[in-house]
Amino acid sequence: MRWSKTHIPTLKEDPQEAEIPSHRLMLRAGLIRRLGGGLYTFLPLGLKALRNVERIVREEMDRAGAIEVLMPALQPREIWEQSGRYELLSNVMFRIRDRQDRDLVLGPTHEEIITDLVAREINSYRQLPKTFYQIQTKFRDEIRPRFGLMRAKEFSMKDAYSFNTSPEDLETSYQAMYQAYVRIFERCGLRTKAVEADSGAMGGSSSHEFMVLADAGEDGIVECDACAYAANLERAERRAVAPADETPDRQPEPIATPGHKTIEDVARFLKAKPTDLIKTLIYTANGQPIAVLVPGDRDLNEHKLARLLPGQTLAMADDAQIEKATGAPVGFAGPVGLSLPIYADVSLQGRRRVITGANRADTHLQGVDLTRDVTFTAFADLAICREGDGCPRCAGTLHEKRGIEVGHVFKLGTKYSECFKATYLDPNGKEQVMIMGCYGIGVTRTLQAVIEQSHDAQGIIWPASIAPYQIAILPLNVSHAESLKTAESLMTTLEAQGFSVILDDRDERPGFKFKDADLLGFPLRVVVSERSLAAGQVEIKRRGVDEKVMVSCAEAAQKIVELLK
RNA sequence: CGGGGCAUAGCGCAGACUGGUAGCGCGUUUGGUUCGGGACCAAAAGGUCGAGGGUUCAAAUCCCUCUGCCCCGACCA
Repeated sequence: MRWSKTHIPTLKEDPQEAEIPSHRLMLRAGLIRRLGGGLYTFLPLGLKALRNVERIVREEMDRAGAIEVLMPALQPREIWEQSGRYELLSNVMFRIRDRQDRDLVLGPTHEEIITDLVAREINSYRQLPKTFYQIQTKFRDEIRPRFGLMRAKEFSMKDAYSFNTSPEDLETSYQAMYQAYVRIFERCGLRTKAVEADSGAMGGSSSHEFMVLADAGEDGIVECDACAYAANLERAERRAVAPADETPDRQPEPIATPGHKTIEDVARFLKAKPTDLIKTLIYTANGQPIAVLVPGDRDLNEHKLARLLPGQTLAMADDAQIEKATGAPVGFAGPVGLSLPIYADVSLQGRRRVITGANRADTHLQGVDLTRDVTFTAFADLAICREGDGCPRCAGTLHEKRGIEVGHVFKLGTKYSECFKATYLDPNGKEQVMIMGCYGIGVTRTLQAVIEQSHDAQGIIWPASIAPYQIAILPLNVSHAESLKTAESLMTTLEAQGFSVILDDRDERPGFKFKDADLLGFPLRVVVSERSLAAGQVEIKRRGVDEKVMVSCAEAAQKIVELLK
């Protein structure tokens, strides 16, 4: 491809709309352009790179035995009501009405559609297991789209769904997908980390997220420095710590704390450490108030609370509910004398000298012995993990990192197959419900994650597997006939061997071409100049590596092929 | 949805406080000189100053309303 024949609108200056490196570079390199919030056009080179990611995903899905389908992005409302997710995902779904006044949604995902399809099409154990996948545009009315393709309202996703006959069978499919994901991200040149994840609104049990480690990542994760344990913060557990408090020598004693409501405030006022305080949070579970206790220096992990109280709808109590439940305004709740179910973080078990709210305005209680003064409903790991916590699996220490979630594999179970009656007859002629797994990869997000993880001050550094062009040939002086001829013949040779090549045929100064080539990040750069040609040679340089090599024109193609391996 | 910020040429920005001819850099076009790390000179094109309303002899500038975008938070396969 000739540079002048395609469209590569590079920008010299940083666009104002972009915040993180990958987003800036995608705009500067002329890969994408913004249409509206969370909506992007792929320009020619951006699309080429995207197609390369898709190709890798397809190849590995096929290799893993998954079969490709394509389902509608536009879906009838009814199918979502059947699973109950029309309500559940109402805040994410784009809704549309057609001329018949029929309600439709733009699909945020496709569990309902595939399960409905499979329920109609498959009815024998002989047809199972099967894993279907597609690469489709998904639509989600994100509360806050950001960082370009990282979180967009319209984005490309590969989603796969396995239909299995037993937990063991599911495990096999799950592992096949897991391994395919490892290969996919490796081929994309990404360093990823698989972490244990919360299955969230999807339902289901086991789940892993594939995280690209990056400071700009939206998800917090922890990993152990001694063993393989790694988890999303939503999920991450920690080793319980032994209590260190001495036996108290007094009864709980009210102390005036006028106007001091926050932990920091109270701690400063009483000259105590935040760890000496107990944070008492009032939630409602199915509308009924409950108290949740965590150490003063920690935050509650609502996901953990939700897992402790399965099936219950949880919400933070509002001011009125708190006053009603504790008899005190917000900021002075405490467990002593509180007649609510009380759940507490494990690290509070055995604490015998702490400060809590007194359930009275402007008052706290000192010298509280939790073992003596409070009756607990249950202790559980309820706090959000953080840097330095103990690993739940070994004696190691957890460290906090940021990650971009590029893939997610789930064991779904029978949630959807039951709704849609996806059943089959087993060898005994007995009807069974299929067990499902689902497996997603954010394709557009993966593309941007590659750039986030592989760039320098000059621009993108593409892995050869997804670079829009693997080789850039730069004739420095296009009016020098021999330069152009050499460049063109090299392009022809390389293209014939299946490589993607771009030839910078623009009448620009050398520095200008170098800057663009670096910004675009082509893995291999071949410079053809009058100077090198005088010695019968061309110059080859790898992006991201300083070294340049001179090779004879005759050997150039062969050398390039070697370097791209 | 709460908080903050921004909106002036294709892109990045100044001008606004103190109302009076709309500017700079990059990019684009033309001509010339240049030619191994985003060249130089000269000329030129390009703007209903986000939209609507108000104040005023006069509004990019002051006032009101709306819209869009960005950031933080809440939220979130």
